[in-house]
Amino acid sequence: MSRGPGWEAVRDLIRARVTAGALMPGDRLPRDEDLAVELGCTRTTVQRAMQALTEDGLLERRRRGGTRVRPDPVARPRVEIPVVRQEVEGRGAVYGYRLETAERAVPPGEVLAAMELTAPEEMLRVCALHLADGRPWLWEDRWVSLATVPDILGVDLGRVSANEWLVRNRPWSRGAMRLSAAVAGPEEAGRLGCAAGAALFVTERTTWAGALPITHMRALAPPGYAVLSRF
Amino acid sequence: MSRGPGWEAVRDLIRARVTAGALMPGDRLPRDEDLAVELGCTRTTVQRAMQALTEDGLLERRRRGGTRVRPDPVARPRVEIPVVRQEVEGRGAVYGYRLETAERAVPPGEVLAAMELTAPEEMLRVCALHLADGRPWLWEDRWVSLATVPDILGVDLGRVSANEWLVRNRPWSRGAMRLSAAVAGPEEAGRLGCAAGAALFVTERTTWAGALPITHMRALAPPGYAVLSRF
DNA sequence: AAGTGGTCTAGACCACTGA
DNA sequence: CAGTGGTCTAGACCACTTG
Repeated sequence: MSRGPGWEAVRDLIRARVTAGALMPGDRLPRDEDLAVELGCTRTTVQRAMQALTEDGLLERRRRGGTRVRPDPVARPRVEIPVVRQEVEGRGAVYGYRLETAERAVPPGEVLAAMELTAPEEMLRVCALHLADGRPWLWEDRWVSLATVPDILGVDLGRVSANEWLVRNRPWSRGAMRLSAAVAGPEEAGRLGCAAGAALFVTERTTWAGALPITHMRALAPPGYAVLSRF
Repeated sequence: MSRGPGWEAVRDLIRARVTAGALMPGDRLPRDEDLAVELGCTRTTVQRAMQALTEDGLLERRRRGGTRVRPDPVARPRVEIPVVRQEVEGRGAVYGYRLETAERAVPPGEVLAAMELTAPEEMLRVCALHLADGRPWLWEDRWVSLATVPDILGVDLGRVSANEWLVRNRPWSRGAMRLSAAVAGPEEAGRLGCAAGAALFVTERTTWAGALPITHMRALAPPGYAVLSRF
């Protein structure tokens, strides 16, 4: 058999037709089978391309109803959330880490809610500062579920950050994230080495292993911090 | 033929093995073919599951080298960036829109750079405010390439937001995004109806159609705004 | 050089859903 | 209820990379 275009080529070609205006939002595309014949590949290949474009938010597909360009193409960029150490080292800086506190406590209601818990339970609270070239990069206030991750108590969190240990030792299956902005109070300003009143970038993240909450974290970053994404 | 598990089932099963600790970061997985036999499906199905898990940042795959759990599983959540109108209406609020200015001008160097342009060229600059239930929701400062999208000049931007018109009439093929925080100056505070000194959430986004820049936007959101993602 | 993943083809059957 | 997408099987060949 001769070999037709690959599914990525088909994906790019369809996307190009939309981008160039040959297909407009709301328009219906040919059936997969017709496209396959036109392009000289099998329906499987067209299907794989369509699957990717649907996931990207460009197309809508319905059985019997066919494939359409979404009337409102959305953007669904993936943002990459690496381990903090790698984020810092990836920018060519030297990573540093300072543990501030690590103690047992019962988290406040909003943290329990974020972890989808209804009953209060004791957890490990870890506050720490991540540094890039010796300068404050990210301050984190983290709650770790002792019910899900009792082993964390045996870890020397002065040497390994909770972030790194958890990532390597308790993989999650799902998570939730919230990005926002906040004003630095005097306390945060001191921790992050910026002026009080500065605008901080706030990342909140919760991870679960199935239904079990692993950890909830609130991280503050000083001015200059940004999340980037290409799509 | 009997029908084995689907690729999503295989994906969830592998993820569960990692989550449960049966497979730890750094561990090597069986060959696709062995897994296929074990699970009672074909290698194609296993391959599709592995492709998804690799894209999610959980696995690393190398020809000849096999499949491993990433030593540093990262998170790659997709953030959904809808048209502003839908973002507002999706929260059950009434959408409003007010055009502030729309005029031709040459963008400053940082905007040209963000659009990957080397030579200055005249563009359309549109400043507008999006409202939710009559309250300021998002203020945007947008540059639209007249070389790529000359038709924008014939649009009544007092009635349709540039955001919405572009999305429906000039689909992009790639984009870049930057999320950060900034302090509200007196001018921004007035526009957004918040206090000067408040922390604003800043979204910058550029889109292209192939190599042609379509638009670059900088949007400011008042306190309370957040970007959410589940993964 | 051999082992592993990457992808395609060809065909089948299933699952929705809209005419 | 017929047409469209959704997915699987079975098999082949290619591409990379590491032992």
